[in-house]
Amino acid sequence: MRRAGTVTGAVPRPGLRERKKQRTRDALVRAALELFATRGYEGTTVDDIAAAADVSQRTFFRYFASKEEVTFFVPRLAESHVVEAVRGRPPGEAPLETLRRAVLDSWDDIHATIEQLVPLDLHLRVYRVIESTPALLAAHLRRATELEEELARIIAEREGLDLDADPRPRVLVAAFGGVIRVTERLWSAGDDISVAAMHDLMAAYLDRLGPALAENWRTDRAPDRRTET
Amino acid sequence: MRRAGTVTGAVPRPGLRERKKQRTRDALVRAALELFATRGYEGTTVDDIAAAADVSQRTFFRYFASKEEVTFFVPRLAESHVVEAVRGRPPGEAPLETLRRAVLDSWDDIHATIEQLVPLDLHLRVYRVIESTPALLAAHLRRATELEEELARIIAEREGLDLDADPRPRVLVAAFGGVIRVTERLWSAGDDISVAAMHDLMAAYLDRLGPALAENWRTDRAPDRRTET
DNA sequence: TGTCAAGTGTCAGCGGCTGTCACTAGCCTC
DNA sequence: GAGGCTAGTGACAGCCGCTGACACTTGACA
Repeated sequence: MRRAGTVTGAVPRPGLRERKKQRTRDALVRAALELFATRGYEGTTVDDIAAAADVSQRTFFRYFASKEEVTFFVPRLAESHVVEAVRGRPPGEAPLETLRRAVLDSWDDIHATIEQLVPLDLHLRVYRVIESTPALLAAHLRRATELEEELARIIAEREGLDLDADPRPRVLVAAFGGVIRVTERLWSAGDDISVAAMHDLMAAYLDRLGPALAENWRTDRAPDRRTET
Repeated sequence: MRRAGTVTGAVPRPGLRERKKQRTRDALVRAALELFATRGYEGTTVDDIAAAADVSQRTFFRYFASKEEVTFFVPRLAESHVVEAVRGRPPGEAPLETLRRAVLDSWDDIHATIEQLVPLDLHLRVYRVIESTPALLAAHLRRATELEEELARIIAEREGLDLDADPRPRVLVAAFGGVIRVTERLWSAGDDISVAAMHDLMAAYLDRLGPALAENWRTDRAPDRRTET
């Protein structure tokens, strides 16, 4: 129990001001997500959100640059777990395996992070709103490619490669990201919203990545060499 | 059921009304793209575009649902060529090869389609604006995933598969799409904006798709079996 | 306790976008 | 070729996301 203005400690308890700010931000996030989930994104005005959080519209825009930004506050927190997980993988591991394990192993942490702010159920409902609202889906995809760029940098560094000279990091991450997005969409559209379901779906789809590139699907074997020019 | 003035041909010449409409739309597209390329997207108001095309703002919105839509008028035309090319590939071809050849072979048609409306140079400048404007980049990515969904449907149909039962069509297209996007970005950022340069870049990156998923990059061989769970 | 600045509310305004309504001008019929 | 129909348009009013300016309140700290 530290007092405001404390000097000691690695993570000193923030002052009243800081705590109040955090409470306001959380209130705005929760109010926004709740409204989005019930009335939809376009059916919710910023004034509505501000009113629900009991602040002025101007204050909303001091916390979030846009209505869009508040929507992705929780996902942004979740993403950082994946980035950290990739960074924490043992060196020498095959790149695709690094990404695969990082994502699959992060799910518990991500789950905990989400629940700290909003119920998982609300998160899912908002995710469905994102998928079905063109403006939000677009923003979601843009954020995803930014994350991919960061992951490509990390992979390139791990492998000691120049990102602009060797295509493989970006190519790998692009393919990987594509599969992740497909599974996210299927998961959110499905019935089983458990973390385990998401985990299994991703694992299954990632395992199909190799075979899907294979020469001929009908043989149902994966004959290795793909399009040799 | 021929209209006045039309006598022959499977594609009757449209009436004055229709031609006037097309002229107005083309004028709006050209005015918009020219302004975007010079002043930037956000630096251009819809009033500016309407004024440049000599119509009212209200009329602009009768032709395009949004400022964003006019930006993607040309790309949308180009995309249809790719879809047609995929449809036209010989049956029995390996799916990845189908996509690869369809995209690579479409470039001349795409080039012609673009030039019919605006100079290729202007198109490229607008593309750079798209890449560097968050709102437009987001819209671009959303449109790309919609296209991917359509391609996945076509691939599944070619292979006689149920899109929702077999992950491979979506997985393949997602991986493929990711690589295409990476190459587009590199091309637009580079110096050589020729069609040939784009073609070669895509071919090279697509050929790296297999190796990038391979076990270990350092051996520089592609040992086939990837992440077996 | 007084000073300072962070945080906030209020107000005014711009730009994207929409609904409405009256008017003009191609098109079609007689 | 005159007149009616309606697609296309301009003018206007208004909503909503977002921003700048300014004054007021309140936590932080000497």
